[in-house]
Amino acid sequence: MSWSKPGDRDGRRAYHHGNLREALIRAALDLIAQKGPAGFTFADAARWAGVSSAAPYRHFRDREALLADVARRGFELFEAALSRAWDDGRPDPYRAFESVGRAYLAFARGEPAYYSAMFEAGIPLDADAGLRDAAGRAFEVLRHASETLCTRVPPDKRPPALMMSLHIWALSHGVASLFARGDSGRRPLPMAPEELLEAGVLIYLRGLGLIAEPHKPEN
Amino acid sequence: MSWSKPGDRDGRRAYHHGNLREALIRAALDLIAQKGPAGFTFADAARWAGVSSAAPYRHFRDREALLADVARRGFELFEAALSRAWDDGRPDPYRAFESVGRAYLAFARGEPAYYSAMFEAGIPLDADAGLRDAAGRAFEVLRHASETLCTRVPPDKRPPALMMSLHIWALSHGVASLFARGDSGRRPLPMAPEELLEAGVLIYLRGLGLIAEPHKPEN
DNA sequence: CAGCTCATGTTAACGGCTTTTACATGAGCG
DNA sequence: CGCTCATGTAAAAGCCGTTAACATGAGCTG
Repeated sequence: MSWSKPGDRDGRRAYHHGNLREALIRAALDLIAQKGPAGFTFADAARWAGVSSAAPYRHFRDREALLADVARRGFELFEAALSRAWDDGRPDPYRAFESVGRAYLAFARGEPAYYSAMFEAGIPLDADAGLRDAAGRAFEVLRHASETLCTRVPPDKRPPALMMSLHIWALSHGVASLFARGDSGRRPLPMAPEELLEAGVLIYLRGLGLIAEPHKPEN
Repeated sequence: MSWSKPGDRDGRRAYHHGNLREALIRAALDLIAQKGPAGFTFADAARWAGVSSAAPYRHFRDREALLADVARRGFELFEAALSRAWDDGRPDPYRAFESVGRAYLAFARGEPAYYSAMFEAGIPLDADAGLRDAAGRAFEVLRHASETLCTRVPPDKRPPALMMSLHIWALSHGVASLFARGDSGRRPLPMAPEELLEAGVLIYLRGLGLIAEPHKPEN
């Protein structure tokens, strides 16, 4: 990593940090990962970056603006992860769709700080246009995948793709929020969250008529 | 309402409030409803109740303990609402099950303050035994309903009831969290959250083989 | 290079919140 | 009546967010 360059010259930090914006975001991620989005503190982030507690205001309107920026970046990474998992529907739309579901959970678990900022920090989506757009693009991946899957069904029995994507989103989000987050408060489960979600999606797709038999994508 | 009795005698509040614990919980509900669980303040609650900012500590260990108590009461009301909706499986298990789903959303919308304290305040469930138990009892309603529904299927094709209840819970929670909460940040939907959830549950049940035809519970 | 300008830091201060400590009140009881 | 203890108050320490006034120095312009 090379996201900071404070005083590389002679060991003494310069008066100007040089990369404070990035450093603050890194700090926010670390702190959110440790103590949750509510426990994150502007002053702490400043300390972590080695600047005074007023310095962050040169880069963010206020504490919430920093959180919103973290959330925006989170949605961008989220979209990338979902896109990678979908992989244009390869090897086949069913498997690719399952892969998207797993990517959703993997993100919630692998990037808890981003996930918290995105869904648990209470940032209103319309606080920032960039944030809303990023969130929209991430959802669009899910929607596109649903649409592709839907076209595999004769048009007269074809379910509405938007509704389908909302269902999958809600199920994924519910599983992630309830069962795949922080170690505290988690309920003992008969199966891993990934399996739970995968089974749920399979059952749902079967209910839509997209899959004929249990355990066998018909592709 | 008659949940407070401060200075009923001569109009001047007595030195001892007489009902501070309840008053603080009422205040918390009002404030959470207004500004979210993060915006809720111990000091505000004290002001609202007309006592000094240190008085609440005679009734709650700290701010989080008050939130936890609100959450516990929320889960108790939640359980009652779900039980009422289930109504012992009347008029038939399918309709009763749908009713439970609607009750889930109705609670999220009708009691946003409780719902926030329960699911969005970041209170660890194991912070309090009473809280964990109350949450468990609420979930038990869902689990029992699932079990009843499952027994309508021949044992050899019967799905695991626990898994089913977890799926329904996750779907309900996902829909509620993403689409049926505060006016800000809500995404434009092609249908009401209630319809979205009901459709999702129907599709899911059909996928399980619990419902034969679209739009017709076979009862 | 001299000097100006402006982005980016710092210090100091205000008000609010949480929590603790020492003290005050008065309700209930023998 | 007088004791005791639950329940209140006042005051203070420490933290946070935010703002205002001031300081620094990087980079352009002449």
